[in-house]
Amino acid sequence: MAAVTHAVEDYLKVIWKLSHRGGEDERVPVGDIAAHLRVSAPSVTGMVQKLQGMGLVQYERYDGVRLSAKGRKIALEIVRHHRLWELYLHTRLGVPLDRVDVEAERLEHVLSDDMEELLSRALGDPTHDPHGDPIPTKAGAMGAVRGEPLPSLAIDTPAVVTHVSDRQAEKLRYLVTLGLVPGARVALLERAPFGGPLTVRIGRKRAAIDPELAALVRVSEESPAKPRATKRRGR
Amino acid sequence: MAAVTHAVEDYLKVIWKLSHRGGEDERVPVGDIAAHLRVSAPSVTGMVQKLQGMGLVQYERYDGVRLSAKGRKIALEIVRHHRLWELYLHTRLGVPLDRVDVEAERLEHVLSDDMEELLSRALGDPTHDPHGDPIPTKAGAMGAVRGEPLPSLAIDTPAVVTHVSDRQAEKLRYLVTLGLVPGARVALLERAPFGGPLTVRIGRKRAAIDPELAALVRVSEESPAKPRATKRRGR
DNA sequence: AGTGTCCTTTAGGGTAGCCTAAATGTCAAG
DNA sequence: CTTGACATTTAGGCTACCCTAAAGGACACT
Repeated sequence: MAAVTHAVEDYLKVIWKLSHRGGEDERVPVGDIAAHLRVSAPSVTGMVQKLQGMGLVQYERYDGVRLSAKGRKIALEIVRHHRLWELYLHTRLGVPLDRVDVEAERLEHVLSDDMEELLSRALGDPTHDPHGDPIPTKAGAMGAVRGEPLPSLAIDTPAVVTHVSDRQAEKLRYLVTLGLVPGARVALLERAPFGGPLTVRIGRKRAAIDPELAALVRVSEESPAKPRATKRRGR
Repeated sequence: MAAVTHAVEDYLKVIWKLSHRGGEDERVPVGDIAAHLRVSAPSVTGMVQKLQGMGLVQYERYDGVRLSAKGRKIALEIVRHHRLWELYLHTRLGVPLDRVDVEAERLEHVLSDDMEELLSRALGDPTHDPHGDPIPTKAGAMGAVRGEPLPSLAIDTPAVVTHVSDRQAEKLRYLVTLGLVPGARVALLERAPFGGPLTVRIGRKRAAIDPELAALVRVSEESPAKPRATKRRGR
């Protein structure tokens, strides 16, 4: 049986991610995988056929890819590694929130089972990474993303940021400069009409934010989420 | 110009290590590299020719390999990465001394300059790894291994372990079970004649050790070395 | 049904790094 | 100075992944 190489891990992770967007379809087009891995479409076709042979995906020509149970298990392991590293880098080394992703991208492939155990324990067996994304358990169970989108928060209701999407590095970087990071205390002060900007209190400051951008931030009215997983440091 | 791949880094590191043994010769035979990397000799010949083309080594057919300045710089960077990770794993995650090496072996290739900086700072810009091996500076300078071999210590002189060789995992494992790790307080109580075993006090215990094995341990009579770099945790 | 557009796949190559088998160089001992 | 033991190199191949160019399928619109 062929080995699970770094490349295989990357493919499985991307397929997993892409099969979780919006709809419930689950079938991931070859072209999307290619775009996300910055690889040509033929390369993806080839690899996907190989993954099929390894029993990690189901694949039908011209009809996209779906993870098998075995494939999903590996994908979740990688996601777990990735998010554990992210949390570690952020809370223990002070790597800025908008840079943990690229660093973890390389570290995720290099974490033995023993080390994973120790890493997780050292972090207090956390449930969420520093962006607020849930960390799958060793068994493959995964919680949901917490909170509701910031734009749908009721006016003048104190809330805490629970999640900031890391999909677009540029936008994340900007949100970080605004202080919109998990754990931050916020309130929606005003909603301009016609989809205009939101006025938001962040800590003791105010800012005007485009609703589309604000939608990348999720908040919860509950009492402050355990700050353990989102504590900041250094700089 | 060809890229510095993981394989290239591994070759440079091994060549560096092998050019530092015993004598002052410096020229490393192809066969030794092959043995240490567990790779066939022809593979080494091929790679070494490639490294030559990249200006990282000097190489003459049938006459061994020597690092160029450029090659040495890269090798020392990898060694620095390796030893920083070792220290981190041991002191912060509680990875046992006899297992840090294999873990660091994979992590050393995955450390950006930014992260290296942060990692080093988080550790207090240490000068030695948990085995007592010196950590090269960013500029490529490297201190010496401290202390003298345990067997040559004067009888009944209190001393502190400064270094334990990690060359042979099996023996290291045994030394660790004896408590012979950097920072441990020891004294040589007795030297049996005809190269017989040494009787050594380690902390509050005693042990009889073959002199050959004891030679893997270095000690210093000075006041306890800064324990910072060798503190233990967990377990 | 025909046709154009937009995927996706097939065909054919390339590089990196490893291997085994066979050829060749080195060196010491006779 | 020949020969045998041993190290090293050359020759030829393999796998994993990637690429571009060209062929082929899907689908919507006429």
